[in-house]
Amino acid sequence: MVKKRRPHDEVRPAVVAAALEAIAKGGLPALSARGLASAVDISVGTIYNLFGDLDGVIRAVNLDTLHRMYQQFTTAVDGAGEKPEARLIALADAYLDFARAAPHRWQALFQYRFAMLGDDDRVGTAEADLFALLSRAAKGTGTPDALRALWAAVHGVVDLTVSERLRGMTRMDARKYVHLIIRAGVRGFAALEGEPEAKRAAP
Amino acid sequence: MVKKRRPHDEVRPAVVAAALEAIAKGGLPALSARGLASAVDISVGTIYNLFGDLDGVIRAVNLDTLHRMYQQFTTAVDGAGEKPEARLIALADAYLDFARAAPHRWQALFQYRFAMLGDDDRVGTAEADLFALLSRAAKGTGTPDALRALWAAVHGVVDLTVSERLRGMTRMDARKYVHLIIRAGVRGFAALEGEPEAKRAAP
DNA sequence: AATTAAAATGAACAAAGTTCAATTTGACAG
DNA sequence: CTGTCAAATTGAACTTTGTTCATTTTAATT
Repeated sequence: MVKKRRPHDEVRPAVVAAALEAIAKGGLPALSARGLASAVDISVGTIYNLFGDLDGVIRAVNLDTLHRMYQQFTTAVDGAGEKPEARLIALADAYLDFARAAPHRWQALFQYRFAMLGDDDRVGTAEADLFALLSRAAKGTGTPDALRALWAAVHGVVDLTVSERLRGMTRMDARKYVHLIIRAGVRGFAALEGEPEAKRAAP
Repeated sequence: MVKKRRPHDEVRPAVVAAALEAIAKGGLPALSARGLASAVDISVGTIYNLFGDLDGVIRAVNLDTLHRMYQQFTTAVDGAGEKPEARLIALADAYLDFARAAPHRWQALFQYRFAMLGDDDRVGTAEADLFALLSRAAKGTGTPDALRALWAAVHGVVDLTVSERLRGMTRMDARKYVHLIIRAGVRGFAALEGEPEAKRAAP
């Protein structure tokens, strides 16, 4: 049997969609060139013509993931009023919701970082866009440093939640923790304005 | 050429050590049954007799990692005086230092979680021990929930640091952020005692 | 109808996880 | 010292996967 010729711009999204489905089902280990090929009904070779290698497919998937996150985050912030704390909480909730709804897809963003260092910079740009969205949502609350720290903190809760790495702790209500961190962060950062460096312990 | 018979208790640590070296050099992808076998000068089959499969090797490595973390954290806390905030900062610094000193080894703890669900519970026990250490260090500062949230926050900074996922942000001084989070957390959690639930934004 | 560049193909190679029948070892009995 | 045998070791073989690339097929143009 022989395949019709299809323009690349038509096949690429299909491959990415199939890759998304595979990842959603079994994470990155479930992604295989042959599996993709048969899912989209093309040959292995075509995968490589389109993406270079499997990392190229992962890059495309991650780019799509970042775009979708940007969309969802935007609507979340837009519906959160004007109070910075409420906007930050809406954003953090959206982050948590996204990760929980598609844990494998979310984790794919962080695994195999080396695979992300592509020749083009679209992934880096997408990440920068997300942080710009965060800055906009915060509306000048706290320094950029404080904002980064706060977001990293939220990310930590999401990460530990998604990876279910919480044995030994009681069941964790991630949303409660995220809110706690943001509320405490907003208050704590304010309380720290101008305070000198606190004493540090020796490593 | 034929190998002498060596008791399992002598070979196992050697395999784990070789696995650690491989992971330190190239992360989990650098771990291979054949590579281990030739490094320790045994056959592939023996690897499987000893560990069941490669995941068994990873489990053993991670268990060792958790034990070493426990040691380093203990000495860090012991030398940090009695003030809870100083102890928490010492602990967080130790966490950050460990992850930065052995990023691949640290990341191996969090990748392939499914591989951790072994029949025995030693990994879970080791994780619980670490959290118990954290609770002891905090000396009753804040609720257990606040403590978990605080630690997850620290973890987030460490994770983003090690995975170098900070393009679009200016260079990040992880230690500064960790200190910021702990100081803000300690103050912010205190300021939140008894406050009612804040309003939440719609997703 | 002939030409031809782009696209698709899938056989083939290399590397890696895993299995297991056959072999080797070393302690012990006679 | 020699024969026995369970435990340990081995490595060939099988499977799966990433990757390459010479060959074939397609469809637009002449």
